[in-house]
Amino acid sequence: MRLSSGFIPTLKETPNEAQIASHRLMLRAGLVRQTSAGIYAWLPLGLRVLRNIENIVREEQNGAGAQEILMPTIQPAELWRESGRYEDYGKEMLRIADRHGRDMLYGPTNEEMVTDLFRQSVKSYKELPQILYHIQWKFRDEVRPRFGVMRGREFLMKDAYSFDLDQDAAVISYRKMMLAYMRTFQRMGLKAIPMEAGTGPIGGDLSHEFIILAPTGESQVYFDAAFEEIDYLGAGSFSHDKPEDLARFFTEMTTHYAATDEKHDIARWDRVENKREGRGIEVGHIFYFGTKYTKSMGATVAGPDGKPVHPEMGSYGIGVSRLVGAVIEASHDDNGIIWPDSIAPFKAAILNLKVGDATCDALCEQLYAALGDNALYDDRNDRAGAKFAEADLMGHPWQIVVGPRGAAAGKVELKRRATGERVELTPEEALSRIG
RNA sequence: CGGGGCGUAGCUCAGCCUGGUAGAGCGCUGGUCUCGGAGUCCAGAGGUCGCAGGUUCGAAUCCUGUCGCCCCGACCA
Repeated sequence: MRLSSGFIPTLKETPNEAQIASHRLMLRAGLVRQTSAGIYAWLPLGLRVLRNIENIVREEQNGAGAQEILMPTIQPAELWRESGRYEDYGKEMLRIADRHGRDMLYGPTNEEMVTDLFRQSVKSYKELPQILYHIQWKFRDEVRPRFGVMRGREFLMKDAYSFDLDQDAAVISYRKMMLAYMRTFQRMGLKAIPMEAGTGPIGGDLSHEFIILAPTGESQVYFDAAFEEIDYLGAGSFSHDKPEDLARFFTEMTTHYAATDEKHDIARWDRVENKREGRGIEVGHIFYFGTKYTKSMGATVAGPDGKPVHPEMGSYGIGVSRLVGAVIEASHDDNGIIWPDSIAPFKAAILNLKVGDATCDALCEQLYAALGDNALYDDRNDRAGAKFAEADLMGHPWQIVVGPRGAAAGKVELKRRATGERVELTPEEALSRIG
């Protein structure tokens, strides 16, 4: 993308509604604009990040054996009356009526709908297990939306639902999802820690929330440093397909101490050898809740003995749009965002410090042609300082600085946003480092 | 849902108390000298002061209502 023609409206000053770093930076760098309280429009730069996160989530869900579907945002109230949650969910649920006066709602979550889909079509234990997920917009009419996309009313969530024949099988699904989550967050450059959690209105008795560490997080967290050592991605890590790996993984996740301040246990904490404390943001939550919905909604499959069985369910959420904010909270400095390579909107910015200078222009065009859609080319006729400042603000992992000084000698400067480190290289060397 | 605050130019804000012809900085447009960390100077465009009603000769300013947004607390991916 050429910055001169892109729709990336940046702001020099902080809009007064933005109090926390990620919200400020998302507005300033032109990622989103608010359209009403807790509801945002995603602009090109923000949407690219959202899509990148979505894709990592999708790859890891698929890798764990989950299948992607897409359920609607608008649901009939009827399903929720069946489960009994139509009344229970309260004012957070946005209720609407269609032209015939039928009660509808904008889905805050999809247990009922997925259970309905399941019961219509799955008739035998032989078809189990199933894990279905979708990545879809949700609406929860929060009393007080805040923190930009971290706590919006409309938000993009990945929610997965598992169906198993019995509890042992359900536990395996639960562990698979937990592993997928740890891999997902690691791929985004985040340190995530699973913590035992209350189950809230969703119900059930096995539940973990995933907290990522960020200095400006909402809650204080305490955890064993052992979590920092675990690699979920490399060779010798865990496999979704081996029950013994899943068991070993689950043991790792649940034996080391980790708690938010609400559940903090001083006595247990005292026995932790390598203590770590910090602030955290919840970015995911998984639940096992057994037959809560399959019973209330009458979903059964024929078991091995031919008798009907209510499948055991779990649900697994990741706040996709929240992650955009959460990553920024975890990774920024005074100058702006510092994107992890895996989700950056562009791998690199090409800064042409002297537009109109034949050598600079030619060098930049050459780099831009090589990088294509991976690069944001700052071809505006603007001062160098403005370009540096905006590139830092937008947080591209790499900046290729092309100025008249180096260009004459066939050199460009490659800057790493995260470290500030710069080196002078030939364009070819710079391109190969960016990879 | 309780408590507090704010709506004036695209953004950040002043003016309001004490009513009298709408302001600044940034951004934007044209020009100028500049040209490696948000440059200089000159000229310019841009606002029915959130909306509605009231008081008044006269309302951004005072009064009433209403809508929107933000912050603190309780609740949440």
